[in-house]
This record gives sequence, C-alpha cells and structure tokens, in this order.
Amino acid sequence: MAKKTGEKYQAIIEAAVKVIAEHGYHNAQVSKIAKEANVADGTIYLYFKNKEDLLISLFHQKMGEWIMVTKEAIEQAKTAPEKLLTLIHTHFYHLSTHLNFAYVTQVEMRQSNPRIREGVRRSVKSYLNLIDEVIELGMKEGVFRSDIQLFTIRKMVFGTLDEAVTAWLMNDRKYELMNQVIPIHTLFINGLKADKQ
Amino acid sequence: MAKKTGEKYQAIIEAAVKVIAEHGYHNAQVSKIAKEANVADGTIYLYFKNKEDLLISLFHQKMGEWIMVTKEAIEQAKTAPEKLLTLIHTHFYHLSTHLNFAYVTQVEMRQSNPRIREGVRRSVKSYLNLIDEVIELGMKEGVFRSDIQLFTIRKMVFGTLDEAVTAWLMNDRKYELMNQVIPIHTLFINGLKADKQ
Amino acid sequence: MAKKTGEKYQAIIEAAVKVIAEHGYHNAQVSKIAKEANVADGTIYLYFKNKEDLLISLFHQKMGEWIMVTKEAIEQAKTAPEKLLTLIHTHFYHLSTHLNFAYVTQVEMRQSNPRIREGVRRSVKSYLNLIDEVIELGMKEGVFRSDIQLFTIRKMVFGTLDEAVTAWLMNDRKYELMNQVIPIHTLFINGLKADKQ
Amino acid sequence: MAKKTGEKYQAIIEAAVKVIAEHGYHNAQVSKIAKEANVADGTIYLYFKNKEDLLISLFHQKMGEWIMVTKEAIEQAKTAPEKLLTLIHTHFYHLSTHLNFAYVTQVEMRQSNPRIREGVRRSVKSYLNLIDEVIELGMKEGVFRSDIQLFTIRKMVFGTLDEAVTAWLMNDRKYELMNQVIPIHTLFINGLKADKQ
DNA sequence: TATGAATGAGTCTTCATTCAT
DNA sequence: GATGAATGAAGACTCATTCAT
Repeated sequence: MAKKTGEKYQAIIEAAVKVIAEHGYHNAQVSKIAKEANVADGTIYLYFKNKEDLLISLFHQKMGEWIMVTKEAIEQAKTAPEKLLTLIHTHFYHLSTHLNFAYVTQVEMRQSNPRIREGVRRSVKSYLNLIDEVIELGMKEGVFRSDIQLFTIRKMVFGTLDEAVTAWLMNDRKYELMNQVIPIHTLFINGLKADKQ
Repeated sequence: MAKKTGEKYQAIIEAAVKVIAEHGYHNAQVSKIAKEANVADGTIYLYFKNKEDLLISLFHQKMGEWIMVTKEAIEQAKTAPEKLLTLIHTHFYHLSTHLNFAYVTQVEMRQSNPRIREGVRRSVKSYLNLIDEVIELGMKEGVFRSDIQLFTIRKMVFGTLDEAVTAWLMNDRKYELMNQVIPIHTLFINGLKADKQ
Repeated sequence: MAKKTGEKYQAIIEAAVKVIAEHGYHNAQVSKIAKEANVADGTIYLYFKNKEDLLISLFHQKMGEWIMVTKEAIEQAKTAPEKLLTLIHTHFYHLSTHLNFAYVTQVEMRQSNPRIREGVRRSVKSYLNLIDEVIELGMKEGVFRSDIQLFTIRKMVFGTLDEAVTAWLMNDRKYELMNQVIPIHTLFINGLKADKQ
Repeated sequence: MAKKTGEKYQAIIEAAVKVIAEHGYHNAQVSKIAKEANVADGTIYLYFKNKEDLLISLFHQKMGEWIMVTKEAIEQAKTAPEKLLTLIHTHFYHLSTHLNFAYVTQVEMRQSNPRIREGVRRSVKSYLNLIDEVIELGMKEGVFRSDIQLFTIRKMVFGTLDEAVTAWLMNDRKYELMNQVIPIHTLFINGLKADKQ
C-alpha cells in the first residue's frame, strides 16, 4: 500500500494540482482527481494512504522541484547580493511559469486542515533554509549587516515575496510580476546593506 | 433579519472569535458558537444572514478596531519614519494583546472558503491604505525613495509584518514578538532610504 | 446529542427492528431505517451516537422488555419446576409473538461486528441470570440436583432454547414452536432431578 | 476454474482458517488470506469461485474431518449412552485441539452473510445426523425415552454442546472445557432416561 | 424576538473481483 | 497455471440552515 513511484503516481499528482487549481480546494473531490488522472477512484489509494497523504505528497514533490531549481540557480550566482537577486527572480519566475502550482500553494492549499498545513510547513522549511544560506553568506562576506538576527531578515524576505505573489494572483495577474524583481531586490539590498565603517 | 446591532450581536461575535481561536476554524460549528454566546442556534440567524456573514462581520469589526487604534497611534507620530515605527509597534502590540483575534486572523481564518477570504481581503484593504499613507508621506518628505512603486513597498511592509506574526504564533510564541519591532524598522528604513544626492 | 427518550426515539427503534427483520442485517442502511421511521437520516444522530449505538440500544431495550415479561411470569409460578416451565413457555411465546425481534436476535444480529455483539452479550447476561435464579431455587428446594455446576446447567437450558428457536426460524416456522415446551421441560426436569436418597 | 484439489487449494484453506481466527471475520480480506498462503490474490480465484465459495468449502472440509473423527470414535463405543459420552467428549476435545477452527466455527463464521450461513448449515446437518443416530439407537435399545421427538432431543444435545463451547471461547478459555463432559453427559442421560416400566 | 428539533445534501474509503501479462 | 495492479460500487455521518412554537 502506498507506492511512491510509477507513472500513475505522477499522473495522480498532476491531476490533483490541476483539479485544485481549477476548481478550488473545497471542490477537489477524490473522484474528480481520479477522473482527471484517468484512473479509478480506488487506484488513488494504491499510491496514497488517503486524500491527506496525496495533498501533502503533492506539495512535498512540487516544492522539492522548486527548491532544486532555485538551488541550482543560486549556485550559478557568485556574490550574496547576486544570489539574492537570483532567488527573487527564480521565486517569481517559477511560480509565473507553474501557474497551477502557484494557485495551489498560494491560495488553495491554505484552506486545508491543520494536518495538511503541518505537512506543507515542513516542505516550506527547506525553502526557508535556502534563504537563510544566502543571507548568511552575505553576512560572512560583510555585505549584509549582521546586527539583525537571521530569522528576522528571513521573515522580511519570505514575507515580501510571498505577499507579492499572492497579491498578484488575487488581482488576477493583471500586472507583470517579473517587474517587481529589481525593485524588491533593491529594497532588500538597501535594507540589508552593512554599515560602511 | 440580519440586525447589525444589539448586545447579542456583540456576544455572538465575541463567542465566534473565542471558539475559532480555541477549537480551530474547522471545529467552529454554529451550534458551538451559539452555546458559547448563550443563545439558541437559530438566534444567530436573526443577526447574521449566514455563517459566512458572521465570519466576515467578525473580521470586519475586529479589523476596524485594530485600524482605528493604529490610525490614532500614527497620528501622534510626526515624521514618516516615526509613523512607520509606530505602525510596526502597534501591529505587533495589538496582535500580542488580542491573541484570540491574532490566531483567528493569522491562522484559522485562512482556512476559510473563497467568499469569506474575499470579505477578509476587503477589510484588510483599509489597513493596507494606512501603510500606503505612511509610505507616501515619507516619499513626499523626501526621506523615502520614490523610485520604487508604492504597492511594491507596501507588499514588503505588510508581507514582512504578516510573516513575522504568523511565524511567532506557529512557533507557539516562544520568543518575544516585540523585540522585532526595532530590527524590522531598521530594515525598512534602510531599504527605503532615499539616495542622498 | 443522543437523547434516549421521545417518540422519535421509539419510532427509530421500531423502524430498525422492522427493517433488519425484513431486509437482513447487511441491508439495513441508516437511510432505509430513517425512511421507515419517517424521519430524516440526520435525525437518527440526534438520538443515537452512531449506527452501532442504535443497534445496541435496540437490542438492550427489546431484551429488557422480554426479560421483564419473563420475570413477571416466573414470579407467578411457585416451585422451581413450574418456574422453569414458565420460562420455557415465555421464551417460546414471546419470540413467537414478536417475530421481527425473533429474527433480529436469533438470526440477523449475530452477523454484526464484535463491538455490537459485545453490547448484545451484556443484554443477554441479564436473561442468563434469570435462568440461574430458577435453577438455584430448584437446588435450594432440593428438587434439582446440585452436584452439577450452575453454569453448566444454565448452558444446557439456554443452549437448548436458543437452538430450538433458531432452528424453528431457519426452517421457516413450518411447525409449531409451542409444541416443544412440554417435551423440553420434561427433558430438563428429568435431567435435573435430584437423586432420591 | 475452481479446481477443488492441489496443494495450493489446501494452503489457501489453511491460510483462511488462520487469518479468520487471528484477525476476525470482518478483517479477513482475500488479500490477507492470499499473503498468508503465499499465493497471489488472483490465484485464489483459480481454486475458488469467490470468497463465499472459499469460506463454505473451508467449513465443509473442516466439518467433514470433524465428523469423520467423531464417527470413528462413536463406532468404538458399544451402547448408546457410551456413544453419547464419546460424542460429547469428541466434540469438546476436537474443538479444544483445533482452536483456530473452533473460533472460526463458533465465533467468526456466525458474522457471515446469509448465503454462507446456508452453506454452513448444510455442513452442520451431517453432524446433526450423527447425533440423531446415537439417540435413535438409544431409543431402540430402550434406554432413551421415545415419547419425545427425536428432533427436540437433538436440539437439546446440539444446543447445549454448542453453547458450552461458545461460552468457553468467549470467556477466553479460562476454565477447562473437558471438565464439562461428564456433567453434561449426566444431564443428558438423566433427561433421556426411559421410564422404568 | 427567541428557541432548538429537525432536515438532507454531499464524500472518502474499502475490498472482492478481473484480466493483461 | 500464476500474478498483482487496477477497478468501482456502496454507505455512514456532519452540520449549516429552517420554521413551528
């Protein structure tokens, strides 16, 4: 029970993302997901323990892909400010180009129950760690101020990006999200700039 | 139907805040709220059109109180940076001292359905306007940079504060939220600082 | 939740007995019982915690009525052998005249799950106590042998009556159950007769 | 399809007995039985028409073994009272030493559906015939009374033995079943004793 | 106004059975 | 013969809302 691989596993995950994005969290019945994935209702339970497990797995996997992309992009950049720019860019770009996932993560999934949210939280933690690494590097490099605690800065960075994406989606994407990469980076860099001694 | 005043109206709102905070959004049944408010289930429908209306009204009213407090506090401050400091301080202080409401707004209410979230959004808009006013003032004063769009800055400010409070609550409030007022203010001020020409 | 009185409570119990007797245990859906009782499905849950609770309550109540009838009948009889005759007679007569309950208790309910069967078992215990009292009286009176343990005799008495009723029902009641009262009583009396010293 | 021989056929039957006894009737899924028998789920359907057929076959075979043992034992005894003693002894001894089957037949199988119970009934009939033969012999010998119908006596005998074993199992076998052989035999013999003319 | 008993729509999950390999 | 992945039908229970009193 609960095989975590196979093409049907993938098909179900993709179907779930699509159904949730299109119909909303509260209208994403198991039967609807099964139909979208072209499998029987029961088949879902060969790959997932229950609906909760499906949603958490979905999030875990999609979040994992996003984190990987971000990690690789950041590695290309050299300095901490450049890495931060890359992170902002990748954050916006990835969600812009994975709209269904964007809706799922920014809007729909937040309506889920506490246990699912806890699973989500764990997946998000890895992403927060990525942010932390960039900030810490900047502090070591001496380009980011280190008199403010890491976790306070992380909240500014993540909170700002998260709010920017959510607002963009809730306003029906009627402006260009990517245009905010530079301004937000500028705000961060200025905010984080180490005092010149 | 739907009388928007009376002591029972208030009692029901307060009961709803308490029940949601204590039992979670998904366990806040109308009957439980009625019991907490010492009224019959049916009585709730004399004051609210339906559960959705109750939740939106609740949020609207509580948000209104919060906004009023913030507005008054900001008026006391003179310069934009001081007003921003006051806003951050009041944001954290108000939610610290209205814990039930804090949980309702930061954690529980986000699990609600799209229509309720839309109602919530409208209430939040007034708060975002407050932020906008402070930023705009700073721009006029020439102390905040004006080469970055207002709504981008607003997202940084609100996103950061929101994330800070949510993380604090989700971590069981095991550190002092008020300690982050100054660091966050510092980050904002530096980020927003107008270039000295 | 779970009011154990009222006319609807009774109506639901009677409906359940009827539906189980007519459609069999495995075809006695809550919705079918609700329809038979002329109430909404949900109403059943105002009176019973769940389906299990309904079935156990049903059995408890019907068994209680049966036990009361038997107890009163036995009290009229004077000697232990007469009381035993009365018990056999009442056992057969009550089930003959409460056919739906007879099917429920002898045939359908035995297909239920362990928790329900445990509830049933508790109700049956009171009936076994009645049998015990009669046997013990006979032993005290010196008319029943006391060199055989009470619980062995009780098993003979209950086992025989139970088997007699079940076989009668399973054979579509094509013979007269009441005709077995005297022969079975004779068998018991002879079997139990105390040795004349 | 439905080959009624082969070592897998046996393996499946034995596995079913074990699984039902250990996990209970309602938790004896086909897949669990297949696993226990070290065959694939589908293989079961090469040997049995369906689950019902498996359960009925299982019962038929195990009951057949039991009947054979009993028949042989009875033949050793000479008089009807001795044969009755042997039958009681074998009844208790066989079930004591085939505990899994005892649970299956006395407890678990009774939760099954009507069609299975009908199959079970047919298997039991052969056993009841054995009892009948012993009683009839006693009547012919003139040691058992013949003024009471055979089928009434048979119900006493079978009902008593059945109740004795079931009660023993339901009470977790905390007393010695074999100790009841003599007392029950005594009860029967006295009950059945022909009037001395 | 206020009550609270009654309503009934809506969904996740299990598991016996099949059939392509 | 043997496999085991896939199927899909079926039912208990919750809770927002109503309405007779």
